[in-house]
Amino acid sequence: MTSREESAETLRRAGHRVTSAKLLVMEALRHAGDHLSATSVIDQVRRDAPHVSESTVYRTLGALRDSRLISETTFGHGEVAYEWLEERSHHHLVCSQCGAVDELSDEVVAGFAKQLSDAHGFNADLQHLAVPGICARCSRDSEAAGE
Amino acid sequence: MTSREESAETLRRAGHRVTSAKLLVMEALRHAGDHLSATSVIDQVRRDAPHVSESTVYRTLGALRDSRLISETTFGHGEVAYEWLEERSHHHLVCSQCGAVDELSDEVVAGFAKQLSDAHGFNADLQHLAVPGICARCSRDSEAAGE
DNA sequence: CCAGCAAATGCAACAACTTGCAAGAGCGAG
DNA sequence: CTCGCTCTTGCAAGTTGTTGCATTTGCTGG
Repeated sequence: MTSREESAETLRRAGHRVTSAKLLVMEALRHAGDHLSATSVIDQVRRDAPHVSESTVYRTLGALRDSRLISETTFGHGEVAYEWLEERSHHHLVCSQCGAVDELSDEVVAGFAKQLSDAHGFNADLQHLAVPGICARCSRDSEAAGE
Repeated sequence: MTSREESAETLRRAGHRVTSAKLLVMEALRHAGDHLSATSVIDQVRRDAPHVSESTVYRTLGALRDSRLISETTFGHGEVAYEWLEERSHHHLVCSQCGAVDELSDEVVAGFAKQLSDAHGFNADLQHLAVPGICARCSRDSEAAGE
């Protein structure tokens, strides 16, 4: 089964119609294998299909996000980043100083979610969390600089 | 000392110049005592001073956020919400279903931050976290509905 | 009180989305 | 294979927020 056919199958299972626009967006994200901004996705899609409108890509990204096929994350104060969701959920530590993005295992986050559930009955949806802060290296550097 | 004078003093301490635009933004947020969207702040400010431009308000909100005088939070997928920061840091549980916003004590979050620090050396900045998920009531309701 | 520099502002253009509406296209029923 | 319902899409206009640049203005040192 080709990647395209897999995508089509996934779409159908999620209750979407199989359209070229959706397939192109999915392929772009799958092949990037990394975070892509909405703008990058638009560029990527248009390389293959210049006629696809921006609003379609935006709407598609929203729809895929709602279906949990891709994740939508806000790193700091810039644009929104989209990523193809593989099996495991994962999270990010984003350094506000140097911009470095580190991965964070699900375990710590799951423990946090459990506490929220126990204490507040709140069923947290921490599928893809971005935690802002200062990374180890920057902390060390600013200490060394006598801060 | 009037509220305005207090604000001016706070601004000076944070290294800002005291301008009417900044004071108006601060007063709007202080008196609201709640989350305000950027647009609401603009409206509020313009009620008193119609000449102040939008970009000034946006820039002021950004500057106050950087100085930790106000918090900037993204609830779900809408606009950004600003809030005057009183002493204690606090967090929110946002229900994706009914939109309810519940407060979350700092303790649980502080524990989470400590884990990040221990495990990754990452100095998380969880001054004002918004956790998406499903609140207790909606969980109950959807169970009752046979979901 | 005044001069001068840097911060702050207004304006206008730009970037990043969002939305209403009419036309087009999947896909299930027949 | 065809019809038709409904989901999708394109387009264009509207929000929301950002940025470059020229001008104004708070503040500090004479």
